Amino acid sequence: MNRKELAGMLEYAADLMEVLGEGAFRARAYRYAARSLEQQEADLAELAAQGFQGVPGVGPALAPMLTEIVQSGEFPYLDELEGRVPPGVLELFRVQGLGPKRIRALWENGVDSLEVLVRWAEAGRIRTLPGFGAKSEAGLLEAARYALASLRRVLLPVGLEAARLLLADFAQAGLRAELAGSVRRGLETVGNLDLVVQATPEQVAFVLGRNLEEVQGEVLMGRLEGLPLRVFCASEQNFGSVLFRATGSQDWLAAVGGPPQGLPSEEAVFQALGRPFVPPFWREKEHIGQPLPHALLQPEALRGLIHVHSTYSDGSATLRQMAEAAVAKGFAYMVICDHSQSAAYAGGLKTEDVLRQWAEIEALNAELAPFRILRGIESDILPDGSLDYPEELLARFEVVVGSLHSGLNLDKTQQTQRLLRALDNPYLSILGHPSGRLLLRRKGAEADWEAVLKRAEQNHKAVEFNCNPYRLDLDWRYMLAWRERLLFSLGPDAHSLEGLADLHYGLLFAHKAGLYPERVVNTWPAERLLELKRQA
DNA sequence: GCCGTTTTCGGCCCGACTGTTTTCAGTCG
Repeated sequence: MNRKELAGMLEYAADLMEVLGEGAFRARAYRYAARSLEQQEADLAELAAQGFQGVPGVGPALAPMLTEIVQSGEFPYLDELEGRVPPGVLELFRVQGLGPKRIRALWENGVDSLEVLVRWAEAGRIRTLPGFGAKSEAGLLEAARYALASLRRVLLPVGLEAARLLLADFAQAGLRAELAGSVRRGLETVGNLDLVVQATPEQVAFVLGRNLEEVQGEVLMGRLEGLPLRVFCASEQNFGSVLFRATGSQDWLAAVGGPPQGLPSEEAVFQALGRPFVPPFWREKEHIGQPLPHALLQPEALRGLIHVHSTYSDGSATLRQMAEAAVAKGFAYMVICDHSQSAAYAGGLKTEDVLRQWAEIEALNAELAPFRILRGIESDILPDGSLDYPEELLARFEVVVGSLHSGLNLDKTQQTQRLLRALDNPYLSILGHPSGRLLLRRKGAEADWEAVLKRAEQNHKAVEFNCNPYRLDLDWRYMLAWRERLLFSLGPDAHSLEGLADLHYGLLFAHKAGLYPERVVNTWPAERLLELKRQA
């Protein structure tokens, strides 16, 4: 168990308490403790050894309980809570617009799963419940359908972690195993885990143990972490052919023609097909007929760390810690982009905070030269498309990332106008996480993206690829389609030192979108980045 | 359940939005 898992259990307990309608403030305390645990620097064993002393939010009741959980793995209180709420009711937490109170109200009236919610909404029964009307019903129906569709998928990192553990099991058994399917191709969300193992079905079955559910010839099916699992057995002689097929995608395979059977490596497969090797990330239907770029973006080409947060707003690391981490990772500069004043929930910076941060930046720059911190901001794009500070202040930022954080459900026309107006603002440098989507949670803004991206091109504004695995926004499919025309900024949007690692997904999806390194502004020197805001 | 130079019970991030109300509760970021 690690800090994150323990925090997850506390969050889960809080969800259950709230939906049971008891201990609302206790639930809040659990959530606070969970957040606080995630922000600790020390690892869990260390914290437990010290009885969680000095961890904010963990007091006389939680400390012994957490210690017990770490030592025994048992959490009886959670088990008790869990026993009182049907699993279907918990699914309702995935529906945008439903919180504990309304979930409880639905449950009391007989809605105890996503499927029931969809059925009732379709039949017009939700609007008859107290506190619900026709508008809520329509909104809930759409959100519930979305949640239902995403229920059986997980984020890429979750799939990768499950796969990593499984690969380790096979390695320990002395068997050669490789990742296949959408996890290997690096899709943003995955619906199943596919592996190719050089072994007999009997050997694989032994390793899978209780995770195995069914054997169909050379393919073993099972379930891991709620995900369907498929393991394809291969011999040394045909490993390449099996891996090639199991990697997919279906559409891409169909386009390149039937794979030659009985070949030991993927290289041999491509050779037999008379084609150059195509890396797994370039095997989606969107890649058919698309050339790979002449050179792929390499990590050492990234000079600038753009879009990170600090304790000035809602980050957990100080400006100094972030800067020192950037230096250690070899960056030449860092663009600090804390939240702007409208984002009160995230501790957005008021004018005096901005000035205070600039003073610290100046001092740090003197100390860390030639490394440089650029005065950036993640400014909310307000509903009318304007940015979140008066012009005099906006003009003095070196880099302005403009992002949508609220009003994501404006209608398409209004949303498009809002984004176009933001892109026309001379002080804007980068359009941050354009759609505002949260994968598997909410869809994000609707807009005429062709029009928006075209305006970004005309005004020479960069468009962010937000590397947070929940966002991965702008969608790589748009980046692929616009890669010859737009400038892109890879933004880790890190709220902690750990969050800097998300930049890894930036590289992954830069490859998947076939971005040209010179069009990724992180490869530019700092001076050139300043031009983004001068050009409109 | 935690927290506190309001020492011990009473309050708990905060402002905006939305849809349901008829003065506000629930949700979100």
